[in-house]
Amino acid sequence: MRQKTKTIQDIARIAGVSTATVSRALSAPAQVSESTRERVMLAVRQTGYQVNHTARNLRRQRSGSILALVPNLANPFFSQILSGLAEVVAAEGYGLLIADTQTDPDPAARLFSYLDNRMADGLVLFDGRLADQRLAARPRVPVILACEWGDPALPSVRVNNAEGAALAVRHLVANGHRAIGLITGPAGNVLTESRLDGTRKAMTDAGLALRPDWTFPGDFTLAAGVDAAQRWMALDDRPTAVLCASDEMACGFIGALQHAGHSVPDAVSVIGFDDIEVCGHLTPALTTIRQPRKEIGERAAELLVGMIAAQSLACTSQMIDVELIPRDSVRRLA
Amino acid sequence: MRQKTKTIQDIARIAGVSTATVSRALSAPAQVSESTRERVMLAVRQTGYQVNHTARNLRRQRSGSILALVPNLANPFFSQILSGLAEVVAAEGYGLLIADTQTDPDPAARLFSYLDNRMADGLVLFDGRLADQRLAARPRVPVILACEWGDPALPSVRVNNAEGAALAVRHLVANGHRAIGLITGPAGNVLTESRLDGTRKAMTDAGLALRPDWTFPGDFTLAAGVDAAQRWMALDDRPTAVLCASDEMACGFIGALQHAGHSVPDAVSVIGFDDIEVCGHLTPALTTIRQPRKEIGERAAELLVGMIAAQSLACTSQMIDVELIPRDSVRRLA
DNA sequence: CTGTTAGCGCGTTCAA
DNA sequence: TTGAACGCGCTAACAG
Repeated sequence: MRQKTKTIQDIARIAGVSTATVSRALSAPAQVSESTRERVMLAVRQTGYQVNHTARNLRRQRSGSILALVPNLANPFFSQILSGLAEVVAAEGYGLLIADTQTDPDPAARLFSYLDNRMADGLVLFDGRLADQRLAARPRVPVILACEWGDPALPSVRVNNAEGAALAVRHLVANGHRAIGLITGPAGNVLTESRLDGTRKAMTDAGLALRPDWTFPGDFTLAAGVDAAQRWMALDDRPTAVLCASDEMACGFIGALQHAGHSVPDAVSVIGFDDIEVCGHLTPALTTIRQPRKEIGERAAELLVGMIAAQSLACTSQMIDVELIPRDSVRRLA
Repeated sequence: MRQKTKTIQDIARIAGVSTATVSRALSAPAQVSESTRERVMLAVRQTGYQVNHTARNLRRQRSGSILALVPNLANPFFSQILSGLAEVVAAEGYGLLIADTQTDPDPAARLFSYLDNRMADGLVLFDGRLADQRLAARPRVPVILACEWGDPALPSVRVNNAEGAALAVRHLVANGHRAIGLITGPAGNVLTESRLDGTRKAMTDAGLALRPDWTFPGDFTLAAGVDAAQRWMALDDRPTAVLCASDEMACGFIGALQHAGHSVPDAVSVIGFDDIEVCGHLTPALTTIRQPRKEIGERAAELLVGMIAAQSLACTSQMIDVELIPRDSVRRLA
């Protein structure tokens, strides 16, 4: 199976130069004269030589790859983020290692083992649970936190959730809605909190208040939306619009209402959050707040490679703006 | 930033043994006496020593990671597959490297560079375009092909698409449908072909034939489903059921019909393919053919680590069975 | 501009 | 059972 691969020494011999020169011709061409560089390159082409990254990395005391720790790889929410990450990381010459912190029996131990092993030159952390003081305290490689919770001292890429919720509220108000309900995320979740904050603030600005009986507890899942629909239908006095803290909940909410014979947006207007792919193809197409997921990955990658290049553990965090995508699930009230 | 990490020599000194003994204590404990092993382990614990994988891999002539080449990481279809892959691969002690062959300017070159560099001990290839004779001809690490096309000589994990399509047809027939239409995948695509084959065979078995005017060309996208809906509505003589070669197309198809005032499944029954996550939460919930995506990843990983362990480039290919998930988008005809 | 030399940290002979 | 010594393939320092 194994076929002996060419080494830098083979090239040196063929080109009639020293290994150091071959090395330089490949990694610092400017330091080598035109003619010898030609000879080296010729030998490289003839033999199909490729540098051995393991050896190079050992010598350079680096690993050549970046590690992304994802809480649940099966969640399609991450696919675009990882796509953005992969693109930038590859362009910068790094490999992208991915590990799932959820299927791992002891993710923290694994994380530290990765770091202590120097198996990665940098880390993108999508799981805030791991971003605690132990991580901050540990001598380590650059880390960028790409989620909404976790140690605020760590450099991070975050999405402006509060502003997103506020955008949604203002959109509803602009369409004549004043009776606005809410399906929240799970209690204690940072996303839930910031989206709730934004909602509250924007409603106050519009002279409105969140009514407890119009605030339906959720957990971002489709089932929670179905649940909220039951509660909505049980109300005597119903809100004319419901703001959902995730598109999944909006789907579940709308689906359950439709099954029960209520029309959206005639009976109630709905806004989601995230802009997952199907939004535009539901009936009605779902008005929502888009999180630029690919951009999250790109930014995280850019910041991280910047930190690695600068040999710094710090960089300024970035806030990524969201956007309202108006579709058909919000009705203009007379 | 960098803090000098402990090496095997530090441990050797602390434990009062040679580096060779430390090495053995860690990778072949049986070869070392109880008492010295204890001493070594104590030193390891005290210092928090972790082996340097780069050095180990250089010495062992391996990379310690497995590479997955995905045609489009942004496609959520892969998230569950990668999740299954990551889980198995991590459990076997490998790192998982992921690269996107679509955002790469020259994926084939990158692939070969990866292989020639021995940057991975094995390769899972989700992109059949790269699985041509050049790959087969090259001296290389074990490769497992996890898609429906590409060189059939390569070991592969494939999904029984033909059977899936046949299941769908038989389900429709069992529900009294005899006027069955089809939205196909892109021409020339292997998925398209095998699903078409399965459809044709099952229809023949039922004494039916595919009508050209009921065969709508598609490309797996939501837009193609919308398109097919226009064509369906333009027909005088319409099929009572339409089999879609992807769930996305089914979504687009149903959405467009609903927008135009047609009811599903009253006006037409619909079956999708893939069982993407939202299927169960659409209105109506979409009957579809499930591809066990997580299992695809797991199987591919298992076969690959088996090949690596056996130092073999070959293994028997596997076919993974699909399943019909009955929901509400198929109506029983009287 | 180029060659020589000395490791990076580890695993593995070969002896003892 | 243990240790000494070598080298995996490469790059960085230092001469020349």
